[in-house]
Amino acid sequence: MPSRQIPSEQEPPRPLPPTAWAVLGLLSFPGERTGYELKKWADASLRFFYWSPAISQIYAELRRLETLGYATSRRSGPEEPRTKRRYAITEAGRAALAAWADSTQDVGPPVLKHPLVLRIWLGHLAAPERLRALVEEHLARTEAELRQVRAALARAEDHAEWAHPRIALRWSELRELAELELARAMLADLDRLAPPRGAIPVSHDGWPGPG
Amino acid sequence: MPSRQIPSEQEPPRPLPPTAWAVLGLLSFPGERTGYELKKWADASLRFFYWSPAISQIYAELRRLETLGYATSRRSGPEEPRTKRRYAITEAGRAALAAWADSTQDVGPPVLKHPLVLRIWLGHLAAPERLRALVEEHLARTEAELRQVRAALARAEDHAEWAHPRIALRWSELRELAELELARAMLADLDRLAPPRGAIPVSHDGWPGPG
DNA sequence: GTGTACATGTAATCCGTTACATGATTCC
DNA sequence: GGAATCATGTAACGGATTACATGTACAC
Repeated sequence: MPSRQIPSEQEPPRPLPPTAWAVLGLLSFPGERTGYELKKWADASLRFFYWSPAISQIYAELRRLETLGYATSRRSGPEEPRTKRRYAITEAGRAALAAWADSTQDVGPPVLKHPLVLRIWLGHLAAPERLRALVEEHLARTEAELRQVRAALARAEDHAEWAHPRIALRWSELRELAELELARAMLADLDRLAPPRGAIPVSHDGWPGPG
Repeated sequence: MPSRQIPSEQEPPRPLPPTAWAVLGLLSFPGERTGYELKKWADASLRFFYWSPAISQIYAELRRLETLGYATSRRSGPEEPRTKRRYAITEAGRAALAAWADSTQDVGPPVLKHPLVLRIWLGHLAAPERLRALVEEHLARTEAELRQVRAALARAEDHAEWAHPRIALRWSELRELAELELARAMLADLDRLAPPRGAIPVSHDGWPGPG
């Protein structure tokens, strides 16, 4: 039976995964960068609203982008103490990225994988105190993330080129704040279900509503 | 050179991926279910705080869980119009799931992949009107999701066994509401950057703050 | 009788991670 | 001199998706 791979025919170019565009996006801002720098940058900002690829994948994407002609690289010579490979976006790359950015490709619903809520969802299998502790941990981690977002926001220069990244970071800041509120509301729900030791259960009218 | 796979030695059992636990979790609630039903249920509730695996993967996970002795299946016979395979959790499965639920395994930070914010982040490459339209679409989609969460919440019976799933859904409801607020705030930020046609730009003192 | 939902699977393939390997530079 | 960071990769592998295949039941 003929498989889907027909070697004699030209394969239509498969669309690039969002990760490739994200990496190319990192390159679209002023300056040349190494894969290593890109990873640090992704860790410090991209990950708050998208996600930070593994370093090995960043290198792989950079190689792919170069193969496609969307990026060029040059090995730094003796002018720098360390030999490294710096990448820059090409005109073709900028055009392709702009076309993607202006398309509706890959603009799906946000994907959320929230391990904590998964645990709560299975809360009937765990000790109430354990659940509470997990939420507390999550609160602490979220507060730490909020500080990191604010640090990134403080670093973001107040120039026109960085206006959109700042909006994304601003969104992330509000998102972390919302995450804190959500966790606190969940904690209250858990307390209502199984009041913590020493607490006096109060009467209530079902769910607490925002009114 | 010897690879990491040494056939002569017993491999320590690799830990199951979160997806396996999620599927086992679906089985941990009262009732026997088919893979098909599990998929529908995941689409209707799990996906709002975790994610809904592809149907083919659900079947694969069910087979794995059965291999591990965490689930049993039986083919329905002539008593049902359609032959299907119904799965149920075993005692071993319940014990393993409870151990996982009570552990701190896989309780990492929430993973968020927000394609819309990625687009905004690259907003310098797109037309302002396009960005606005994307946010509007997102608002509409989020409102639809909110309705779905509320429908799931309405379906969730008011019994003790379902208390924790209800908390997770309640969290999801608040999350969708927060998502709406976040999108509206982002829209305002975009307007400030490039006022829509016909709008009169007003003076402002930087970012709008929650106070 | 035709389309939709029900129901279960296989195959191919890619995405992405972790582990491993290697070496230079900088800081203490 | 030793640790941490900088810097770039390769290899193996699992996770997950999409496309494909197949057939039943039911509603209109």
